[in-house]
Amino acid sequence: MKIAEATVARLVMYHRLLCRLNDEGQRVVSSNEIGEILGVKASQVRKDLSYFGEIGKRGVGYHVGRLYDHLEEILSTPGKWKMALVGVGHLGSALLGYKAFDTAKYGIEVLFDKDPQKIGSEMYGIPCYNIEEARIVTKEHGIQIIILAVPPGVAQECIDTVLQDTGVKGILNFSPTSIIVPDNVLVYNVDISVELEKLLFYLKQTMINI
Amino acid sequence: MKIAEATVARLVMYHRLLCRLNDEGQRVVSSNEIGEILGVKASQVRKDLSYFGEIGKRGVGYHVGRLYDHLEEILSTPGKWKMALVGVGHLGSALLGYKAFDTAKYGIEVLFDKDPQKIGSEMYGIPCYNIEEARIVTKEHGIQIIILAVPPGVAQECIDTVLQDTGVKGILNFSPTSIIVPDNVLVYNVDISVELEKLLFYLKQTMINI
DNA sequence: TTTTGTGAAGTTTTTCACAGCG
DNA sequence: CGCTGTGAAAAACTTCACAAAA
Repeated sequence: MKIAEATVARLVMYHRLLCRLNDEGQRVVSSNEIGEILGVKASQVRKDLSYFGEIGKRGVGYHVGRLYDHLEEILSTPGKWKMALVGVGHLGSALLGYKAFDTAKYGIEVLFDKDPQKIGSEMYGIPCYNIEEARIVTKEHGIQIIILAVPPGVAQECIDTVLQDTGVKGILNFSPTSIIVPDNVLVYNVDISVELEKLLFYLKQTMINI
Repeated sequence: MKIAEATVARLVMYHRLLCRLNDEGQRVVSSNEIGEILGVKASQVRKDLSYFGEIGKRGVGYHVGRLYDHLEEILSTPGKWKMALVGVGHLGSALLGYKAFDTAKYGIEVLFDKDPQKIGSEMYGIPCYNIEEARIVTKEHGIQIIILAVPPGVAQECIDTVLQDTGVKGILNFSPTSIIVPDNVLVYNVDISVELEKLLFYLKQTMINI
């Protein structure tokens, strides 16, 4: 069955919340409580969780540890994903220092940049290569996922080389531009200014309407 | 009329594309061409643009400069929004260096952190204050938007203080946690690990199905 | 002829409401 | 009795298909 993207996003948030509740020693939680904390309707929480079988107890709620394990399993991966960070500028460096990008499920194995100062060095113990060598290095390291954090003008060419006859399957694109890829490659965009513009658009609306 | 969030996101992308086409000297563009570049159906492009009146020419397409101005107007703001960046760590610093966060429409006016090294200093010419003083400084500067880039454990308390009797209307939340706010405050979340987890979830699915 | 603008149809996602079970 | 699980209804969003205009 196909699970909707919005559902997966919420599953990740449930997982994170359950981890916290577990640490806090809470044993049981209701769909209503989860919903209140995360700003989601209780019925939505139940529907999301129901796609993966009956896990709650009627009249009681969900056992925190058990639901956590269940979500952990749903979000588990077959082995550790190998990622490459392309572009170690402001944003790239921040992502590199971001603890959430180094877990048992995935990790950044190589860096690419065009700055001679960075090429050949290591950051956080991860080697940085010349972006010109991206295709060959990506292939040799068995990289499956690209984290793209380059200026918009060069995003497409970076992607074109790095997809050429390598095993890359997915891209997390932080460059403020859309990229065109073959349809066997999955792309998710994290576009900061789009999010800011959305916020401003609706803020303007509410200011006018009041 | 209410414009859907997904529509606003696409408008921002159209705006960006039109800017580029304009720079490249292209005079006319069709919904089909826009769609192909951005990975959106042509009918979707036309529907999105139609919410704001007839702007294209049948049989011809859209005049690039005119459509750009039209989008500029749709996405315009009443004056310049004043923003505060809360949390100048790895990610916060990257956001601060991000050119897209300083335009005629909005700019970061103050920084907050708890690091004594940073408090009292300036970064990119923007003063950094003690996060303890966030409420009063936010109020004095007339800050309307908060960019939140603090660790998840302190996100809620930061927001609670900064919303207390200040003029803050919107939050762009980069902290990997959900926050609870009064419903006259708009929140948009940019959650990097949620995006990565979504990518991994569907990658796993396609690997199993092939 | 080409390409827009748009009702209508189709699809997806969310919410409701209640049966079912502990 | 309380809370889950889930069909059915509602809402939201996308795509189709074609009339209308350049």
